[in-house]
Amino acid sequence: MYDEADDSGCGPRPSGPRSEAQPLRQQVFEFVRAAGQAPRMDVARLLEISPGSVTSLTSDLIASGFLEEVESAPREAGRGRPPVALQVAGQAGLVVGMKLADRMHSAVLVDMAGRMLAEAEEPCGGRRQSYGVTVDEADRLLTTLLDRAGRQRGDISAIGVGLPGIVDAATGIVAWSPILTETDADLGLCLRDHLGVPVHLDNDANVLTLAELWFGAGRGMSDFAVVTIEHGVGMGLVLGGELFRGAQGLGIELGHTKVHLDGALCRCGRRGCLEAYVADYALVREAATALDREMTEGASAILEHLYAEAKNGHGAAQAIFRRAGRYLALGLSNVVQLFDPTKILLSGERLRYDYLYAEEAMAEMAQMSLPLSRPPVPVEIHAWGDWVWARGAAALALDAVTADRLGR
Amino acid sequence: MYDEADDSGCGPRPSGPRSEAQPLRQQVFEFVRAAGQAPRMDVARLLEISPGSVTSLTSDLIASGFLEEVESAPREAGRGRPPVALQVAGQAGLVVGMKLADRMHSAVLVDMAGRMLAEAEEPCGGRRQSYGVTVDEADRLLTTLLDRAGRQRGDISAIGVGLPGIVDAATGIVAWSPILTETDADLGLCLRDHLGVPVHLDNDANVLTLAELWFGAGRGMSDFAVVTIEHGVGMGLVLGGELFRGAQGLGIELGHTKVHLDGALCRCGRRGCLEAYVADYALVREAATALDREMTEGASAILEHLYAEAKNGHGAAQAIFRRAGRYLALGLSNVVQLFDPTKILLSGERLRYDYLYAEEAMAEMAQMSLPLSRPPVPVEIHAWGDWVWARGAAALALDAVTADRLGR
DNA sequence: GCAATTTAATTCAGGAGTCAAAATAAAATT
DNA sequence: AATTTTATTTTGACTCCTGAATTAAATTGC
Repeated sequence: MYDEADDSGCGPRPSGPRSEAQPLRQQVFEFVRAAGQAPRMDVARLLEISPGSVTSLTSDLIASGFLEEVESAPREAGRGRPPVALQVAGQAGLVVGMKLADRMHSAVLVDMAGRMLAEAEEPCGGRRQSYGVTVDEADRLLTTLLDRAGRQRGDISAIGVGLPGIVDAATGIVAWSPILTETDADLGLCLRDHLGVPVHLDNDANVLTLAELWFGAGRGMSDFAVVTIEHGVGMGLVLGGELFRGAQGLGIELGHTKVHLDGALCRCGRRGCLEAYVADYALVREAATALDREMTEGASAILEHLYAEAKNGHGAAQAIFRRAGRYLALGLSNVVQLFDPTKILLSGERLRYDYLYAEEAMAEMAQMSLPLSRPPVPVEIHAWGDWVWARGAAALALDAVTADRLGR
Repeated sequence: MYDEADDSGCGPRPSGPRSEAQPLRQQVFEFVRAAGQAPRMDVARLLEISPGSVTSLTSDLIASGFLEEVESAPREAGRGRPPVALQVAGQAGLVVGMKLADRMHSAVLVDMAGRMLAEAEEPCGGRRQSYGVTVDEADRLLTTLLDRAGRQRGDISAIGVGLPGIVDAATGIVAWSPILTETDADLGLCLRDHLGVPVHLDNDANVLTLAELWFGAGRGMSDFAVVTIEHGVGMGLVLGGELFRGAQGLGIELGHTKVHLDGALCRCGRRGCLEAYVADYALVREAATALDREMTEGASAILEHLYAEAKNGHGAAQAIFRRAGRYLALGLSNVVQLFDPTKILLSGERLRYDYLYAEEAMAEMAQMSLPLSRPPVPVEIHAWGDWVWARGAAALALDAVTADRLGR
């Protein structure tokens, strides 16, 4: 039985009835994938199409190997002919999701049903490097991953890749990235040529947003924003169940919206960016003053220190976090004023420094937004496990593969 | 002949081929309306549908009175059977567009082809008032308008209304408006009951944006932002040829995005809103200091003074405008970072104070945005005639009427 | 144990919408 | 007048989907 509360399956879960003009074939497939398992009658009911259509579409999908009937359905109760559930046939294809970052690349192998089959990591320089080097690292990573799962490159239908920077998902061109020395690198083409598999690139925040939409707290929601605080401040937005990539395809750079005229210096070289008040390096910058000593350690060690001191009641350390939290609140309230999402997810792998989203900061955010008759936009903190980003990248690839095979 | 450069017709002009899943009937109608006049073959070519379909669809549309063939086609040159152009049959219906504001309401009468048939104005209090009063004023305005055109209320298919404030276009509820004393007023329902005609409400910035999309500089563009500086700072956004109203339907409040933590006081009661640095009242507030004298005149007179002084080289007056311009640049750069539009239109009825969008301010805007390989987003200044807002409201009504009569 | 009931799934005869290609129409050229 | 060119209409077919009737497989009641 299809169950709203159930969290099996993956992919965006349709909230209303049938949406738009996609072939019904694809809609049925995506519905079943989203549900995890669903009998034909549920498909018909919730997609608001006739049972007859479902029969013909599913038999087609079963014949071409995309769906399969679930064997054991030891039914609990109820009269009538028992429904036989359908599910995505995992063996219909495999995709890889990859996250490229500054210290560690990671990747997951995923089947068509969204199940993770293997993971792998590959450490890297920690410094900007030429994209040729990055491509080689991605190549090694893929080899490790496939070896672990006992698969060949030929088994892979597509690879989704997420990386920080300004990425044009449509063309695969990386206009700028903090991990690459080049600008306007055609990383998509280069990866495809090197790996011998179709590659889909996107900004890491978008990939994280897809992870929320497909596997996380965003399932079943059609309009929400995802904000992530790691090295920088990233943002992704889902509108009408789909990732919004900006009118021209270059992402939503919340981190570089200005929150202060002639403000603090950002690593992008401009002044007053939100990032320059909220990101880790902004905190580290002030830590030297607050802790009143030489800073010889690495950035993350300094932050740990600062955080511990703040917890201990160190006034200056607390002040640093508190101001950052207020600026985060300001940034989030701007998101609310402009996009009016139903929810904001603060998401990421290691959202620690909870000073940033302390009660008071969130209250301030609500206070900064225009009052409406409805309750203020809920902000939810969602810290994930290790493989989020890579899984989101896999979702990117899954989406492309199903659209390619089932789409118009 | 259909001609891209021609600016007859109205309505969004499709840029690419056929877009989505709207009935072709409606698409053909909207194409012809957008083109002003177009022969069947052009419809087929540009919508990428078969000539046969165009014949059957247009004959249907002609039979039901939506389209008509153009009589005189004194052709220039060319062989073959001469094309016979189609156009929207103006008499297929009438709509009214209405702008409600604080000093003066205005309205236009428009036929289905988008041609203006009459205008009317109605002065009003200049102060916040109960929505019952506003409804009465709208009623008088409608009467005047119809009298002038010699029409009955029954001739009107729909009324589009634009007003400042936070308006839910889907429900017609006005959450808050600077011209109303009430909050959460169901103005849509009330107007409909009073006027006896279907009413479609929207925020005034959205209505202006529709005016640009249907009749102005936005025709043929599918992704652009409109920013308007009047009493406050408003914004509208077109994505994929359609007005974007925010995920939950409550507009894009650029004027109340925060550009300074604990900044200047805004009329909304919060601090640091963009409006509090750029809108007229923000300038008036500083004028007293700059001009060094008692301010007993009205706001617009003060501004005139200030502007004249600035033009004369008065340092403090110039400084006021210059700072406002820089904040405007900041706000626009945030719009670019978040939405990545192809163009920004600075639009409105009386965009004077050109200090605000001086060369240097626009250069600063470009400089504040992340550098991309493509040229910076162009900003275009577009000051309109008197009836813009009302025409935009008429477009809102036209859209609703055609969707209702031709849609699924 | 056997009908009656209930729910699931399939079959099949259309219907709406669209297209491709052939036919027709109306002009300019030869 | 025949030919060419371009615009429009006609026609038959095809795709996708629906809705009603039918078949399938279980439970319930007697």
